[in-house]
Amino acid sequence: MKNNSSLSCETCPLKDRAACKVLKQEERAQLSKIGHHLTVKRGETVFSAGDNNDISATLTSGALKISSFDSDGNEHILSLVHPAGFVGELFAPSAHHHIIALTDSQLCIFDRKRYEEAIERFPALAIALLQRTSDELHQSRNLIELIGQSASASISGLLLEFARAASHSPCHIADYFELPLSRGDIANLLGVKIETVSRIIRKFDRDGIIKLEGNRGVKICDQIALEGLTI
Amino acid sequence: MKNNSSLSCETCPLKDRAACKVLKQEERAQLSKIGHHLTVKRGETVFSAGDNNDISATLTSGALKISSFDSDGNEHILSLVHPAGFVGELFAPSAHHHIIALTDSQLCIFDRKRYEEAIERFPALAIALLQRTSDELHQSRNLIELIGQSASASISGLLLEFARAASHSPCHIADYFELPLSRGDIANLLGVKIETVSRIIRKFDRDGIIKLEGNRGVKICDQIALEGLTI
DNA sequence: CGAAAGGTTGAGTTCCGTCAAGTGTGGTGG
DNA sequence: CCACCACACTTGACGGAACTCAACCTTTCG
Repeated sequence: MKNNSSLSCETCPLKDRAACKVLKQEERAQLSKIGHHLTVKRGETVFSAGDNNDISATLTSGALKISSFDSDGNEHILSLVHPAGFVGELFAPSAHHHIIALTDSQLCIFDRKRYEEAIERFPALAIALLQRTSDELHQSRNLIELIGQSASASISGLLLEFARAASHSPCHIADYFELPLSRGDIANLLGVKIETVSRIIRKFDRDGIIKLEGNRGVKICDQIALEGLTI
Repeated sequence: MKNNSSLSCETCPLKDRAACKVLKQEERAQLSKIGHHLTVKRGETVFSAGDNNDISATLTSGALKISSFDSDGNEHILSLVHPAGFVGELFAPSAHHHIIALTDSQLCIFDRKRYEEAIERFPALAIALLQRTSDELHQSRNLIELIGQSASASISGLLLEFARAASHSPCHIADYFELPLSRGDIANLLGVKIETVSRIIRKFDRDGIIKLEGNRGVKICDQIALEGLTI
């Protein structure tokens, strides 16, 4: 975990996608003063449940997971975070979840209290975050729908979602993509066991619905069949 | 479903709890002009997925559920809404979920577009909704944790949540409460079958962990045991 | 009162978790 | 460059949890 002291928003590749895009140059300059860059390696925890909850952040590159651990130490993945995504539990006294890097990642870190002040100072930022949070709420509810199904239905649904995300076009899904998650992470996301994930994905492969290429590569062979499994 | 034409915010019992509490009297008067009351009966749908999504609302009394229906017609309950709660998918082109009354309810209905305009006009409202939405996101993630467990664990967790909600004190749970949901709704919320809910609740009763009183009444007899089941 | 809706219970089956033993695969260091 | 290790993934056998189907009971309401 490495800290670089200052933000350079002008050259930030996300300046048109992250919540801060709505700020004027002068406002963004003010915001950048209270933040700094952070680099984390795959597997590292960015911040933890039980922490003082004094941090919020925007992901600039890589990928994160938001997790909780039950009393038995089992991980539950609650959400995935992609570049331009915002993490941090605003207006809450303490953090409830763990933020863990899925791949080497870069973030803009802000002091949470000061970020909340910025929200009050810049109404456009409040609206941008409201949109982003509404969207995450929607995603979270999609995940609930996914989980509340049989194991093969939720896995097929997840594969389709990954294929959709990997596609550049909004109307077609990618016919090939790399799984962004390990079998174990998929299991923790869907609330099933790792063996079940393995078995079902292999079965899809054997049935010719998908074609596994290496550990992470997936080729969609029969999209209709995959969609038909969503029950 | 009955429409009363105008809002009367001055006498509203929620004027200090709903999102609109942050507005000044004059601002609230403006907002009230674009809204009206709606009365719905238990079981009625307030609005549906696929609708134009031109409505948002604040619940003033009663209770709602936010549901989706999968391709087989099975209902999945995504969230419960209590008085002062806000419903409506802001910034989205179409509604994805169904809003259904769990009990006879009253709402303040707003044209969604005009509510979004109000958000832009009144920064405090944006922040209030951001807080509320963050909170809902948090609740939604709690539900994900609950679902990702064995049936008896999620049911015991839900019972404890109901007991907590029914209590007036923040540090103790109520030792008696009425279930706010039918067995079927509990099943749809937790992603299990109605028979499973019935069997498990009955088993808790037989084991002396709870005592069922009528169809909806629940007395918590052994809170420790109930908490211990959360695995 | 009778119908409809909500709830309970049992028997049989299927799915998925558990446990255990494997097979890659990528990285490190000799 | 290869040997080795750690880690991720796969596979099988087995058992138990939850689903399905079906019947029955209870409460509510017209």
